[in-house]
Amino acid sequence: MSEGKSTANSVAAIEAKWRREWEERGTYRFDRTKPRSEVFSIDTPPPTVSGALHPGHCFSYTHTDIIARYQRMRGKEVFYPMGWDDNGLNTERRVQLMLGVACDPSLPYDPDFRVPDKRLKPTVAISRPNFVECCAAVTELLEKQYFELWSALGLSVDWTQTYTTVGKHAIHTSQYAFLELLGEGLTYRTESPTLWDVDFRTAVAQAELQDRDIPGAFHRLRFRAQADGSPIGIETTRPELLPACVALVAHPDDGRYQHLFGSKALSPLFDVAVPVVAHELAEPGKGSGIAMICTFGDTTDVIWWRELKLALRVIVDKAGRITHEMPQGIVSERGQQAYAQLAGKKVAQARETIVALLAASGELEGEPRPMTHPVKHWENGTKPLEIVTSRQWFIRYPSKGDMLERGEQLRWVPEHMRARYEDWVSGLMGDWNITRQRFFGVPFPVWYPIELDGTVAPDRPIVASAEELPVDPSVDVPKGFTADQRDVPGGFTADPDVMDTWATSSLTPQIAGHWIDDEDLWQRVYPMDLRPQAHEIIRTWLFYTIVRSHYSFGTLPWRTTAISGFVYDPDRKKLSKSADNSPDTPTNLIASFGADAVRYWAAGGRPGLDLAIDRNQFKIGRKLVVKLLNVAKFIGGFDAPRADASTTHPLDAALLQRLEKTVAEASTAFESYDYTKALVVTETFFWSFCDDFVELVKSRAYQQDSSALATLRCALDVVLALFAPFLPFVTEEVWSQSHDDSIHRSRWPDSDALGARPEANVAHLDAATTLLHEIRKAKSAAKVSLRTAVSELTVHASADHLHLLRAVIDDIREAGNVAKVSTLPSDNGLRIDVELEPAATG
RNA sequence: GGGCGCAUAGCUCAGCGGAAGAGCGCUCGCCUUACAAGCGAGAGGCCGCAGGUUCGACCCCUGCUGCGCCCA
Repeated sequence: MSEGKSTANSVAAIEAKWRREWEERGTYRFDRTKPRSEVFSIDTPPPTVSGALHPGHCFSYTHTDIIARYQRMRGKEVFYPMGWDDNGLNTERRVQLMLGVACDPSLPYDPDFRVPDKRLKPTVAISRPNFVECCAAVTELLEKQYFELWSALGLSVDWTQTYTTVGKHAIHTSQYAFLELLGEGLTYRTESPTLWDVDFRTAVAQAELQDRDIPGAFHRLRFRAQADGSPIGIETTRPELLPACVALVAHPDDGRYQHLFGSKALSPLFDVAVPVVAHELAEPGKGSGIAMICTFGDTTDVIWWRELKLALRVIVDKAGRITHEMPQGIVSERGQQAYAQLAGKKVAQARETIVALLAASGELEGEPRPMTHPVKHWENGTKPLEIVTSRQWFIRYPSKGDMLERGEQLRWVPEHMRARYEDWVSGLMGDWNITRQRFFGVPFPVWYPIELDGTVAPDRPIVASAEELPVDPSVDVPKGFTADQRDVPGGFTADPDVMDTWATSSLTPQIAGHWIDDEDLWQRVYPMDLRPQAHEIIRTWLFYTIVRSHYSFGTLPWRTTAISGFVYDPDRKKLSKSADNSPDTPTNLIASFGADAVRYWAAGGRPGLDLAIDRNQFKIGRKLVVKLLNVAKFIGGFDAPRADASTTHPLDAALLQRLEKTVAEASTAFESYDYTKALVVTETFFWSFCDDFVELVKSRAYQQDSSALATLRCALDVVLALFAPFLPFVTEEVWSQSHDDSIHRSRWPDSDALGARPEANVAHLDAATTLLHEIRKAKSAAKVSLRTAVSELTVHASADHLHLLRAVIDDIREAGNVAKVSTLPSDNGLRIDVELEPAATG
């Protein structure tokens, strides 16, 4: 019979059994009668339920679970909810792709529409509420997959606390928090230049930006001084924005342009007179040192426009096309003709056109010089961002000083991650734009009155009251109006936008802790103890959550944050959902090696450190699981020690003393979130326990020696407890063979459990182990079986050492199959001679 | 360009001002009454490079190189 195979099968059976049992017994159910002081609350990242699951998902969530399990065994009542982040664009895109539906908000709700069970072809346009139904159906499906994985992985989540970021409760909480900020003047709606994705036609926040190097070219354009017509060469990568030019700018100290400051220049092609201005942000070394300011080419243009109070000439619309409406100031005939050729074109085409026109008119100097340069993109988008002016809701940031102080107050694990936060806060510009021109998200609880002439009055919002929440302004009617007044003169219209995902995700403590509807729970869990998360979202999730808590409660949302690293594939590339470069799916890994083994691998990643996917580590984890089962089988094979049995033998006492030290080290490591070290010290103890101690006491165990049996039993229980946060399935299985309760609700071991023995001396264990190793070495060198008898073992050692040995020599004699032991006092250190019996046959 | 991190055995990683460690892999053995998917033993290192501090540096300091992440 292949024992290993059956062991592997039994591992799968064990895991299935305990998943069921834990669920039925409610092992991880939060006991909400416990006071705050006895609670350990965790603000878990709600995973984005889109894209394929990969091993990286197992990695960081296992870290959190290890901490949760440790705290639970320390006697804390652990508040460990899970959320699903299903809100926002990722879901919308997935739904469009999976179901072949597109949202057209101008369509009315169709009550007969059914969510398609396969992709529609061609794509069907549906109303916003119907589209939201589709999103909800798809996310529900995905959430089941995520739940299945987390459950298989053994996360000790209380699944009765699960929330979603687009569920009714999350919407209610988001809208309530929004109204609170609105009442305090901390959120406001204004028209301002906004980073804009022309493909998705939505605003984008600073935190979602990515610089990407893309090819471009410097074009040298010839402006003319209005006074004397002398040429002024400027370089630009965006010649198509020439009609949007509102000024030329140079550095105030740049000697070349002093005479021009305060005068005007005429633009090529369009003959528009623009002022020449000075500003520190102009770079004298770049190009000719003088640049054109357009509304708007980049964020620097926005700064210049604002600080220098320049004119506004917008020529790019929200679809990324040159507007048909010609900006003010173009009066010359050739200028108007040139503009007519650009109107309606996309930005890239307009660039080609204008370069040709400039070349023809002789106002392009030389050839464009190709180069690559960093250009801002939306992290989800493909085209460079444009800047358009539109009406958006913003949340005012607290002062940088306040935010930095919060960063100081938070405990960071590892410590150096604080720098990421400080860098981000220091570089913040403007306020937080929380508006997205999307559909599947939290709507603003706001309407606007429509004047009798049909224009919307954006400055007089009609705000829902807290009692009305949650509201969908596209369905619900504001107080004092009737449904038939929607979108008609004298009536009202809904705020068309939804909140940025982070405007909701930044409230996960409030959502999970039921801030708005369960004061009793809230008081027991908030502020939370731990925020575990990845470092890539320090600038978003962590930062925004701090801002929201700062405003609502004047406190940090949690005491500690533990930052997990990334998972790399074997080629050292970061695993990601989009790259799809995982060598195996988490489900396959769990099926191949067992959940405990996958967790073992994950536990090897310290906070903040990246970890490579390594099949070896899964194998080692599985080996550890099998070893635990086997040694438990051995120890469990003896009669349970009598109630009065205790550790009396010096070797046994030494073993427990070593174990006590291991417990202390593991506990200390856990307290500083170094679960990896806790695992390593436990593992080191366990393997030496199996390889040396068990072999040494085997003979006494077979003779029912009560000290040996009691010690084996005790050590096994303690080791199980130390391993329990890492290997919840196998430890529970073994524990259950001799206990009625769950190991995961048992107490973390301490010195008392081990029974302090002042007379215990680990030197007994060390001395015995050393001798055992010497005997094995001799047999290995002789290439004989370990069962081969030793005819004579001679030990030269100090009198003290020989005294130690005397207490344990019988165990050594048995374990090594030694016929005769001779001891000789010596002052020259330890020397051991092993004389083997000659082989019986040749 | 700025910030942060990493560099130790073939691989994955610990460690630490006082004689270089583990696991895997490799080599050689062993059916040993828990375990052959196991057990035992062994080989294998200019601790990235160059300076400095120190009685003593893998460890502390400075600079450099390479890699990664974050931000411009």
